[in-house]
Amino acid sequence: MSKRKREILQAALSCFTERGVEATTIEMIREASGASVGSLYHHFKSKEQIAAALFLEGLKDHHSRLNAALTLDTGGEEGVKLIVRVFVYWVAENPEWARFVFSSRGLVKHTPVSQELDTENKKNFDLWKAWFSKQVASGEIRRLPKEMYYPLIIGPVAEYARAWLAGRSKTDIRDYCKLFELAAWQAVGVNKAGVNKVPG
Amino acid sequence: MSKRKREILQAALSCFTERGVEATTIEMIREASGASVGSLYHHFKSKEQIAAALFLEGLKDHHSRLNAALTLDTGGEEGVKLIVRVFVYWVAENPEWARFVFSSRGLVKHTPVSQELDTENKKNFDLWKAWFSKQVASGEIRRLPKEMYYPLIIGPVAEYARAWLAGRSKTDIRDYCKLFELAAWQAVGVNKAGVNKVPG
DNA sequence: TAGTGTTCTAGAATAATATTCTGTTTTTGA
DNA sequence: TCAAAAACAGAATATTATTCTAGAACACTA
Repeated sequence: MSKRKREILQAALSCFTERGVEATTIEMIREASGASVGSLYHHFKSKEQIAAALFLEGLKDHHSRLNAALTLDTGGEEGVKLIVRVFVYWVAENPEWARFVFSSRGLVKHTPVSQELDTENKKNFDLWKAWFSKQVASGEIRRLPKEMYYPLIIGPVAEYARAWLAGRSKTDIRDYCKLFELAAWQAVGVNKAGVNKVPG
Repeated sequence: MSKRKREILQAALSCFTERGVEATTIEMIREASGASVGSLYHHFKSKEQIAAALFLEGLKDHHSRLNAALTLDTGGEEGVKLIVRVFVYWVAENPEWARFVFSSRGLVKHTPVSQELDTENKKNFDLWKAWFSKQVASGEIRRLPKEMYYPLIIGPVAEYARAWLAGRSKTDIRDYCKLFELAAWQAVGVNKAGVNKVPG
């Protein structure tokens, strides 16, 4: 990807974060990126498409990290906790991307990028399905509808992430990492005595 | 609220649901509502403010139902499960509102309505705090940081709701209601032997 | 019930913004 | 070194949001 194209994306991300997509104008992106209008439209078909491209790039980065965790071939418990940990640190270290990815899915819906998003999601979902099938087979994770694993594991931490990124919650998300790991494991893991004891 | 004003809000909600906020024009809302441009701007300061008003109205309805559940003065377990159930049915019965409320928080951020949103959130959060304090005191719910109860209880079901409302997950959210209730209770309830057994 | 102020409605006029167009410069690859 | 392609620039245009001016409906009071 050309340097200019990357500058435009970065500038757009800043603007979108600061003022929201609707309220940022092409002129603002132009100024922040140092590009010209012509250049902007050379690289992107529209403002909407800039947003879509940003979303997709952020999502792919996010997914690639989560998937890296899955391919580490740890056991079920460590795997689930690792997924949560990776999520937490991705959010903490990429707050702008995270904010955008969590709040802008809708922007892609009616865009040419939409199909690429579907592909990306499908690819990702297949990986998850495979991993969880394996863990269920080895008796480490409860058998649940496939589409439930993601909500059960990521739901709580994602909900907190939204609140934290928006400034509604103050405590650093990393401070609660262990709590979220435990909650995730309790939600999908096969239970043994004492597992649910609160730590500390 | 005047009839016309309500028509405008309803029309806007349809348009926003169908095409997204960014892509719907004032002209579309005007046509769908039967109002004139002047009338539109008489009732609302801008398109952004229509979206903000919609968001706030949806959120208030949502909150009022959740809060009604809290004031029923059930025990901890039934209370938590009721919260989840109320959430599930609100989503299923008001899909357009739900879609909008879950995906458009950002739109309000830079708007005059913002302060009213803060008030609404604070009021709500105070109710939650009080309820959970009581349950913790009576030994039914685990002592956790106050800001964790919402994510732990609502996180999974909210994550699934997003996927379902967007068409990414097919199974009716109500079919999983019991699972989400159980997960929520496991996440915050004080545990006893056998609690974690999978039902069925 | 006529009068008077207020809210609501309407659509034309204007302003802001997104997008396209035309031509120039820079880079790439043979 | 040349030709083609890609990138760039900014003016021109088109689309869309917002404001303005004036009239209609309404609500209240003398």
